Amino acid sequence: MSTPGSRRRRPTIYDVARLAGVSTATVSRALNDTGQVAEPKRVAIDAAVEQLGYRPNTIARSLVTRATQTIALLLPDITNPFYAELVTGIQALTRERDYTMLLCTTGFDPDQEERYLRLLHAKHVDGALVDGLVLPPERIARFVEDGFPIVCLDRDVSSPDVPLVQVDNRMGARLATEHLLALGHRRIAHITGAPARISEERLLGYQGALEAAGATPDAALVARGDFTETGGHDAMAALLAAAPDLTAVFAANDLSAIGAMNAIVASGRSVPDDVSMVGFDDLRLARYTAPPLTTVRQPADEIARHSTELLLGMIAGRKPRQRHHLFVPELILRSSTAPPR
Amino acid sequence: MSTPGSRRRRPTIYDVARLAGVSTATVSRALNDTGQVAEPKRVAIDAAVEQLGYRPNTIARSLVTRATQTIALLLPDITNPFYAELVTGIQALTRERDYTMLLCTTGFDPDQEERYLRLLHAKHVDGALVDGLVLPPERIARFVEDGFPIVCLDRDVSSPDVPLVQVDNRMGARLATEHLLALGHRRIAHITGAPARISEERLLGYQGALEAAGATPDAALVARGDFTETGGHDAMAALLAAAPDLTAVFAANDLSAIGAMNAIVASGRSVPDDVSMVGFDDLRLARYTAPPLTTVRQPADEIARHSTELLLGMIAGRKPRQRHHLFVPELILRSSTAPPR
DNA sequence: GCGGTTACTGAAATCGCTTACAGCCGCCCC
DNA sequence: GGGGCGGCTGTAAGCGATTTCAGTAACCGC
Repeated sequence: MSTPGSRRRRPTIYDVARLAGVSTATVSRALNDTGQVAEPKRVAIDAAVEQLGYRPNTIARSLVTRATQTIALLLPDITNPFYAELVTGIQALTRERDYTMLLCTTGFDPDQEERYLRLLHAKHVDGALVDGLVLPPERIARFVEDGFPIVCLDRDVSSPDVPLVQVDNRMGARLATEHLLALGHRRIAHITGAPARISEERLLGYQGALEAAGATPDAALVARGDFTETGGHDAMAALLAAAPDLTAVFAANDLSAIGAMNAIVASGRSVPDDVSMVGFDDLRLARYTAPPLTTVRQPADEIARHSTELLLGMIAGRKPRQRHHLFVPELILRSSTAPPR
Repeated sequence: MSTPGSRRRRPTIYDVARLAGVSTATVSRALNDTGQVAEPKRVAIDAAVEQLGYRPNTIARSLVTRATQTIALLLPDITNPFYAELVTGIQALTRERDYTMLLCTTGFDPDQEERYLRLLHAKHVDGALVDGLVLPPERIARFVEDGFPIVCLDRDVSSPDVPLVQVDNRMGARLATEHLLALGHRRIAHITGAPARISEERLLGYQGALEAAGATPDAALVARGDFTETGGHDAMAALLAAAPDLTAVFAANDLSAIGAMNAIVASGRSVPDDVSMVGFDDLRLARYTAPPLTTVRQPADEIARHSTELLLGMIAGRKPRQRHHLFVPELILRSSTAPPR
């Protein structure tokens, strides 16, 4: 059926039409199940398709339908397993719905973000799911006004046409901090994430919990991380130098927590005997660290499905009925936290 | 410039041509820098583009050029940070070259693989990078014969037109096992990966090293994993039950090693005092586990760049000069290995 | 002044589909 | 017998770019 080497012209809908003895319009109708076509012709068409090995050229189709059956996903860093889990969920749903997913990693860089958005628009991608954007809202609005559906994760752009879905980051941070407080800790440090809205929210949650408990905030107890193991490690080393009396730390995500635990052990201390650690995300990995990590769970799968569903709905022309979709975080207790000595 | 709310028709090249007072041919030539166009017209065209906010429709362009400036990446599981690092490298290069990347995760499922390949072909993606394929070679050959460039990672399809790039998996496994042997271990277990060529290679390297050292192979010392922490954990638990006298284990990848270490600790043993562990991949994470993981490094970034470069070359019509591209693995010593007690 | 380049331009065909529109046929119902 | 309708079909006009081809004007060397 295929002639190796000789790169034949791919069969087009005209070839199918000719072979089946009908017009291209009929072939198109038969293949897409739009409009009626008599049974015998349908059979002839199927046979012709089979014989020629015909596959519709989706490019040509997209040119006329103005839809590409493709959505894009913009996220900061695929190397972070949390995002990878998100991708897995999104991909599962897009696959079900016969959509394809374009992945773009932006590294918290607004220029990258804008470049990609522009590109996606030019490529006529049907819509985008964007996570942790740092681009100013007004620059995003431009795309939305042009009729490009966007749903945001982890960052509100406060445009009525851009839904936001995320966990309640502030509540999650509060949960984590309150847990440490309840264990009796008073000198609780925080390792932040990369500069982005999500990091601010978690910092705010941490500070809120401390204030509510009447603990005195101490600038020496918060260090800048960047959501990676290395960032967490370095931040922890700095913290240990600046505030050696700390007894617990809440890291902005699990990866940072892992890096931080490594720094703690390297300093001769132990987790949780000398210092307790709580992370954020509940990566699959968190179960297997030594010690297993107490953390705040985000329902990655639900977030993925919900946001994708929302986007596909918008593409289909449905208006989302609410703009904010907040998932509730859950504290997962494992062995990296204990009362202070 | 933009009229919020009113979803205007997007300007086309005709609008630009009219506004600039030239033909569409000239606009096209000016924009793509193909053919000469007089300076004043060029200026007028640029002005018109600016004024209208014109962006070429890449779909229409692709229809005539038969190129989409898009490549696809098929891989088993994005949740594995090794693949994520690969993606990062590939994305960096494709971005430089003005290509976009479509991500497809296949979960070692041949049906998924074929479905995706078919889809990509229909979408006229320019080529694909496929990692760890399990689909039989002859089914892949069909796509290649149709003129669809493919480069394989971690799995040889032994077609003259499909280059293979990977680390020398067998050598890596040998390195790991020899290291344990050299430390004095004799009861060395192995946790395999998911059923795929790459797992076989690593198993073969492990067995080869044992044989060369005159150690007697023992079926009770190898357990099936699946490249995940959970798989590694479960395999280790089985191993500990079946062969409690083992003193070292070589896991097929870092994630399995992490899961396995967790199981070891859970059984009341310690790493590396009671059992030594070596992984494979050298994830960024491996530096931060407790204890830091001795592992075999694969140069993800080089593999990513090289394979992408190769694919883009093939798309541009260049024949790769060699079919096999083997990278050499490197043993990275950290603290998860020690002589047996 | 003339032939031959060279620089530049536009009309129109084309890529491979979808779809509006019009037409045809057969049937049913008055 | 005629009007109306529903089922099915084909013709042809797009979709928005690129590219071939033919042609004009300016310029150069002799």
